[in-house]
Amino acid sequence: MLELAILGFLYDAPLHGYELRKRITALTGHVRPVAESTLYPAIKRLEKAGLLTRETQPGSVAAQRHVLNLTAAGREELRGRLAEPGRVDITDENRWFTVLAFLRHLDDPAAQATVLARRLAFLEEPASFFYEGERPLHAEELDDPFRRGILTIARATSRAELAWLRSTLTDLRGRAETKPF
Amino acid sequence: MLELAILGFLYDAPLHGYELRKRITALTGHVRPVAESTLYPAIKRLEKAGLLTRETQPGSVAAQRHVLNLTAAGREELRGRLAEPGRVDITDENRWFTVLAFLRHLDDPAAQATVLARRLAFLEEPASFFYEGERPLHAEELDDPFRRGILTIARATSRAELAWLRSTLTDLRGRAETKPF
DNA sequence: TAGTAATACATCGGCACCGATGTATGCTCT
DNA sequence: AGAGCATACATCGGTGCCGATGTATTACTA
Repeated sequence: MLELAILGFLYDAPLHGYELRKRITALTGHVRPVAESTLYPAIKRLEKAGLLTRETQPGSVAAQRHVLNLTAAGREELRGRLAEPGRVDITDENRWFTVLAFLRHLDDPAAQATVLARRLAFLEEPASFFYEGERPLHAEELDDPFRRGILTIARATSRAELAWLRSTLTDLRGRAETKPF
Repeated sequence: MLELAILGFLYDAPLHGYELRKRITALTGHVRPVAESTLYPAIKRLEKAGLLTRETQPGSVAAQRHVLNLTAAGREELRGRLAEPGRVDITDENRWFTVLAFLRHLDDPAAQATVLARRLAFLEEPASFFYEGERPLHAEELDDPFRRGILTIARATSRAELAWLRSTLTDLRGRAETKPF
């Protein structure tokens, strides 16, 4: 999740840790803040795995900074993670949004469509948060106003996303036909 | 998160671990599956903290089962966690939904309203996933179709939830007036 | 009668993440 | 001249969670 965001931001341009942190905070921080003590170890992990390099620069503004650069392997890794996200990356909204935020880096429309199609398939499964036996319940069947709220909100999200997915998929497939390779 | 769900389900009735797992899977499993190796240690933690007791029963259906029972401290703990959720429980949709799923156990309408009001305040903050300097961008200003999708979906969710929150809040406040204590 | 599935619980190693805390530098305001 | 703040990186202990694996029992089914 965090690693995906790091790779995604560095794919565009080399950044130092602090700037990276600000961008990640802007992207997902209002929902789940990123602790510094999570970011720096994550950077080190990626460096150790050969996905990025760190270049020490004398502190132009403040203390010395390490400019982070994706390696070829790092770029490959990002494309791989975007093209074949794990199951939870598709189902968990937080993770899914992070995938979406960087999906443009996967510049093949067909590959992008494949990823969107997986999300579409997931949303089309009949699922709820509450069941009677096997049967998913819908909002009107619940007495509890708070649980009814969950279903009301989830349904609104689902509808909006399904509409967006379908229209974006036809767009992408149109583009894939025009420019097949 | 998981602990809240455990406390929440046991608040209604004593259950054994396996049944608990099925209920948690029904509630949040389609988004984030719960591993068994996460559930059982969590139960142990809560037992160690004196929030629940385990009673071994001979296996009526299969292997022996431990029936889990909330203690008075456990009930108190749940009410506390519901009445004063952490910041992330309010902002992260996954956690927030779990709070909502059990908020009825907090049977004072005024206390319930306080929690909903916190979520309302969070959603009313002007926030986005993408910024130009300080200014939050909205969907129409983005070229990237995927990022535009994020904002489109988030806006639909936000609208539905704001409407639900406002109407539920007036309901709750009406009930709080009628029955002040 | 053997195989498989469902029920039911447990442990182990590993890792991501967090809060607290520490160390510097350089800029701005008073 | 000194305080305070933003910049910038780092370590440490703790914990929640996961995947893999193991152990039993009961029920079904081929």
